[in-house]
Amino acid sequence: MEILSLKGDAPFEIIESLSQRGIENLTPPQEAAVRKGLLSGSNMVVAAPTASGKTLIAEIACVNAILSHRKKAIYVAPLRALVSEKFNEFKGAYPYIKSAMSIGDLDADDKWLSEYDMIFVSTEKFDSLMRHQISWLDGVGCFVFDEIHMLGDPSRGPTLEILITKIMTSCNAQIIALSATIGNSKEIAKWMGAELVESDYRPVKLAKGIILNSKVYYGEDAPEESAILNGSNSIPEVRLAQDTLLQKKQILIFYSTRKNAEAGAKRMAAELGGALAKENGVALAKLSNQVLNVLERPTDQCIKLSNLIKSGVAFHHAGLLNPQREAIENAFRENLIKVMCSTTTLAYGLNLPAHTVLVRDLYRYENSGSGMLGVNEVMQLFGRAGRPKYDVEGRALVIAQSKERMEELYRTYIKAKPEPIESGLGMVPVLRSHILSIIAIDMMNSIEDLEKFFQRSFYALQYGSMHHLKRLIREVVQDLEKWEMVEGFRGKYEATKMGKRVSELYIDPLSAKWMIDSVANVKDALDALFMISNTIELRPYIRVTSKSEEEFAAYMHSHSGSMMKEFSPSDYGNYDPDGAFATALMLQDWIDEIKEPEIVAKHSTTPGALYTKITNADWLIYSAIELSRILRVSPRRLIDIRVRLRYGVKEELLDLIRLRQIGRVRARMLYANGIKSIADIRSNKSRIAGILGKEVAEAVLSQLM
DNA sequence: GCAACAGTTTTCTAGACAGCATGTC
DNA sequence: CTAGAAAACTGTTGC
Repeated sequence: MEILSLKGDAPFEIIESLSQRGIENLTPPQEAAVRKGLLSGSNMVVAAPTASGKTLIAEIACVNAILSHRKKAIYVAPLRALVSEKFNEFKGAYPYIKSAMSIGDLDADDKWLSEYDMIFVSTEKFDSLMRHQISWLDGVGCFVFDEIHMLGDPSRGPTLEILITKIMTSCNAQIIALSATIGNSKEIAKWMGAELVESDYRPVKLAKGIILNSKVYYGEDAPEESAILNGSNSIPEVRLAQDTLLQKKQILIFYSTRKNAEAGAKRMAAELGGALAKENGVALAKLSNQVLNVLERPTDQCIKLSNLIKSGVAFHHAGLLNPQREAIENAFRENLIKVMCSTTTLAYGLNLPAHTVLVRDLYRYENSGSGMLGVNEVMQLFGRAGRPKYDVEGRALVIAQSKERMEELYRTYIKAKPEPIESGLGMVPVLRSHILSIIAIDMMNSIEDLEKFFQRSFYALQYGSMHHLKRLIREVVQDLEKWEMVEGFRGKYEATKMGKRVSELYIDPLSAKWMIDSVANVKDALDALFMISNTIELRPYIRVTSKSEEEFAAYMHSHSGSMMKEFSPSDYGNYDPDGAFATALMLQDWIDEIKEPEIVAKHSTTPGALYTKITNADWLIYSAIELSRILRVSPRRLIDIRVRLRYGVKEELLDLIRLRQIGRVRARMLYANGIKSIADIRSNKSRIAGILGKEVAEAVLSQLM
């Protein structure tokens, strides 16, 4: 279908923008969406593979709402990287539409969002905006929910489900839901009162197959020997990499753990790194150096990654630092890095395809349930195969150890149907936070209203019964009342001041309860760090070592009677105080100015994890400060810790750090030179330039007026 | 008696969202 | 119910 046939139905600007971008025809799913009423406001569920043009369907609906109906449009996605990618694309395509992005990191000021017509947000951020009772919700004409199969994610699905239910019960706008191929897209469409567009259209063909020894088996109905892997190596994954490199293509390999990914990368570099190094030596050396010097002093992991890059190989997982991640992602896009060994970080959102994808590990460690990856998960990984514009066909493979195993894998993954996704709403911890938020914004305020609300959830549709949910609702409301976060009067519930604030701070009510109970007992930095660590938000904790366990025992002993007096694990859910304490010890090293490589080694963690924890700790300590204000407990001590946490400095530098242009390094330099406070700077003005350099000294001194 | 080595058992395991108010080297 | 790499541990050999 040509885009010109949209003339008359769609705003002129859409057609103009599409042709400017060289898009002349609609893909089959796009055409189906238009036919089913995309432009006349119908709700729509689009279930189709990545890169089938789902985004354009959403784009058309949004621009239509904005330009034809003078309404706002909101795009919601589960990953910040994805939100920011779409935001930038949209800004480029429609520079005259006022668009804004609001994600945790880097925000357009929330208050000004009302001035924008196209708003890009993450799921949780939008949920948070709803908790702050945004005024402009009525003006929204179109909501887009990208990657809506996240509904089935046990940890983050419920938030998405509640958010959509909130939207459906309180707004009258078009809803567009974009999903990967799943087993029950019909059910989702029914839930949202939406038209269903289902398609397996892909712009680049995908060959799914299985490796057995040195051969690849594809096949329509049964595995047939179809190709021999060129190369000499006997290890299947290395052989496949050789074959891919001989075709001058790139390979992306998925492993189940970080350790496996790193070990895999090392093996690849050893087996076939020489040739790659020769080809792009200079550029690789430059990248290698860049990755090495991200920190003041490189950690073991930085050195490891840096060395591998010299061979054109990289590993990728969440333990990397952001600048490193970006650098190697770009290098892979530019075809500089040829072999990428990754955990599932690269599977979602980010557009980073490769000609060949190998899912090497088909299992995953889990405490409960099946250890094999599900069909949907493997298809998500497979979907990364084939680069539009560069490849006619992508290939996605798994490895079999035997002929029998191959047939089994063929049935499980190549021929299998995608699984249905299931609502994860039926659990107390997720309900706690959301029920409080619903009461706090006065959306619903009786048990009956809450039941009505949840009647509209996907859970209720899927399980057909509200029995279980009704019991949980009562249980949760009772808890919230006991914790003085809501107050009931004649069956009507209202949030208390504390409850309202807890909901806005976006922390779990149980975490809040723990901090409320313990904040008055905080005597020193470690108490504060332990308090904020012992929450769901700082999970997963870093590894507990025998040493941290010992220190925890000593801590408990010395603090019996104060901090821990009221602490009983059963009162605050099944938290893990050992892990929390280990995490607190790591944060303590950070605010004691221990250098990153040492912290990382001592607590057997990664640079990436350290910074994630510091960022999250900052949010929690801010929350603790806010809670203590409501409790009329002095937050002074916590405010000091917050500054130390942010800059990673000891208490003695707190005064100096208040100055702009002075961070942990310069403050320490001044201190070492005997300048210990702002007053010292005042009385030693002439010496400052000698310590900090002329320009910085000027900037610092100008602040003393 | 002890180092070097080979075989065996144990241990360990992915990712990433949120608040708020401005300016690190 | 399903894995596999690496560390820790154990036992054997050789001097």
